[in-house]
Amino acid sequence: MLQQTRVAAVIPYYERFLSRFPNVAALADAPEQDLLAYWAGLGYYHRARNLQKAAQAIKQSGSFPDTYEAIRRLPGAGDYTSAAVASIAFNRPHAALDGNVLRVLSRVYADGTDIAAPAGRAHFRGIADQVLDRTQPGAFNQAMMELGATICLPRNPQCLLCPVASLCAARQTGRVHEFPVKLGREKSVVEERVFFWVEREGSVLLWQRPQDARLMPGFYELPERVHLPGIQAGELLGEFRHAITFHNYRCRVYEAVPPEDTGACGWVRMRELPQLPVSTLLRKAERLCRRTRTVF
DNA sequence: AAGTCGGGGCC
DNA sequence: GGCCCAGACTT
Repeated sequence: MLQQTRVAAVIPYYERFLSRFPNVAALADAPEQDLLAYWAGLGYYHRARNLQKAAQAIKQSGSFPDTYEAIRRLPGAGDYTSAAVASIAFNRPHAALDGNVLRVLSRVYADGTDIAAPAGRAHFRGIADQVLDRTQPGAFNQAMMELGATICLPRNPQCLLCPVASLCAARQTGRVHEFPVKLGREKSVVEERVFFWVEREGSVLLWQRPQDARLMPGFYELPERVHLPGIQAGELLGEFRHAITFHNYRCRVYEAVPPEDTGACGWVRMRELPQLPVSTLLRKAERLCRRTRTVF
């Protein structure tokens, strides 16, 4: 859950997820619909599927892997996660390199290597492995990440509070703002999208992404014109913005009467939406429609 | 090496 | 409106 997601955002999801899937076997045997419903809103849904695959592999093998290499073979466990679990849970000497640590290292050493490039990350991994406290790697890794998350902030680093300011090369030379160097950002793309809110007797017309879809498989979505050919737009219910990765969507939602041909869409009872995997975009539209419509 | 995947919070 | 987050995987 913590992959590319802030701790504060994860905590409520983590609590609910663990109360529903309290152990490896429970997660391994969970219905896909449940898994996605409990992850819905967190984003990066391949993480949920990989986590379940990992649980199934662990259940199959009979024990939790306790080395970096064995953890690294689990689906969804890359360099960072494998090092974090191996060091924190099993005291294995592997440096965990996340966005926080990259920032701390680049500042402490005033190192202008591009942290966005794979080669740059390999460069910093070499440094991290050298400075790692091999007697308490878990504590060291967490200290590095915590320093980056609380003191060595991206935009307003709290250098006056920093316990290692005296050995920070960037601080000593007054160049903290120059680090880290991060190149090659994509520009965001603005796109207009029109959705239709078709409601009848407590149900709403939705389509479901195929289970084998690459993007958000199994999720319910609000239909656009392509899903309901010949649909007549009624009143504009409202609009909102929805940004996903580098797409910036301007979304408008129109009310519409049920068409004769509902195409690939189906009626979904609105009361059941909370238990279904539903995209955040649909949740935003739902809130919009609850506000602007007179529901009875 | 580059492209892609969500969503939210902060400035 | 842009940036970044306790990254990983595919192409």
